[in-house]
Amino acid sequence: MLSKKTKYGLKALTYVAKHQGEDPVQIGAIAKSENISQKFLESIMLTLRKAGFLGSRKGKGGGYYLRRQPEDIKMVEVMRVLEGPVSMVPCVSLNFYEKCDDCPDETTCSVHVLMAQLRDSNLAVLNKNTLADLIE
Amino acid sequence: MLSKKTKYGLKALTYVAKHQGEDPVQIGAIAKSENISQKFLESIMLTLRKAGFLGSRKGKGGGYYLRRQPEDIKMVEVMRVLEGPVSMVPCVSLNFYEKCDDCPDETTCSVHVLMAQLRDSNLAVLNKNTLADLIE
DNA sequence: CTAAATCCTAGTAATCCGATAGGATTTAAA
DNA sequence: TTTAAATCCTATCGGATTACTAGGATTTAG
Repeated sequence: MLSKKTKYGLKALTYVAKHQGEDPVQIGAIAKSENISQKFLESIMLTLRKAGFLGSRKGKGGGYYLRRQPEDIKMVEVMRVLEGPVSMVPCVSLNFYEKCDDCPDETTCSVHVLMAQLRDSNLAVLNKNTLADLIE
Repeated sequence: MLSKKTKYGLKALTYVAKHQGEDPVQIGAIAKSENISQKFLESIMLTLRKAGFLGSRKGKGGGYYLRRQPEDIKMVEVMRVLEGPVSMVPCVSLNFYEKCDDCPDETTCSVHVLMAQLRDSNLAVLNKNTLADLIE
């Protein structure tokens, strides 16, 4: 399952991207438009800012804006920040590799091969899509 | 993340498939060989039997056996039984469709399109692979 | 100075996951 | 006919995670 956090984060990024060039957008406006709990969204925006996707201005008239062009923000990056590793098991993860405790030998593990295929097919989709693709 | 239930279930199916033609295999043997808690595995085997993948014989000398040929057991079926829907959001699910409560219009939802692509790429992999592919 | 906005930490209710408990039932074989 | 070995079944439970809330600290335009 996709977490609400990721879902809301993607919607928020889309919203901000659609208002590129204008004044920064406020959390309140996004929350209202996308039916998201404002407080929850606050913490998500913070995550996206710390990851470098968004910039912010504090105080009156402040808000969030994109720090990179939508075409340059790959979905694989966003998903890794919000949802975590692309792989369903750590033993096939490229960025978060970890050995399975119950598996004596990865090379003969039947699950391993299937999960590697799923990882690759997901990576293909997430590498191809950028924030620009979500806006349309 | 792949649940332990699914991981163990896949390993157990593989184990049973490898012993096709012989006497039925016992939960205890699988649990020992694959480092799985026997009691937990019990409930998983029950699920796999009720789903029609496995048959069982009770009593002394009993155990589990495959009810279908490994080539005929698609991974997409097994995953649906053990892990649930292939889609990450119910609004793009083919078999478990559900409307999102926060989303007024699916056709304009930015997340929707991306999730549909992920679903399709995962379906391709899971339709192509069968239990026979896991045995090798 | 004040209102409006982000920033930050902590906490919390609800849900899910992995595992366990404790038998009931069935069957082969001694 | 008894016994041991196996599946069947339901209930429960601790821990982790998730989705969300509380409450203020900080910053800034006007």
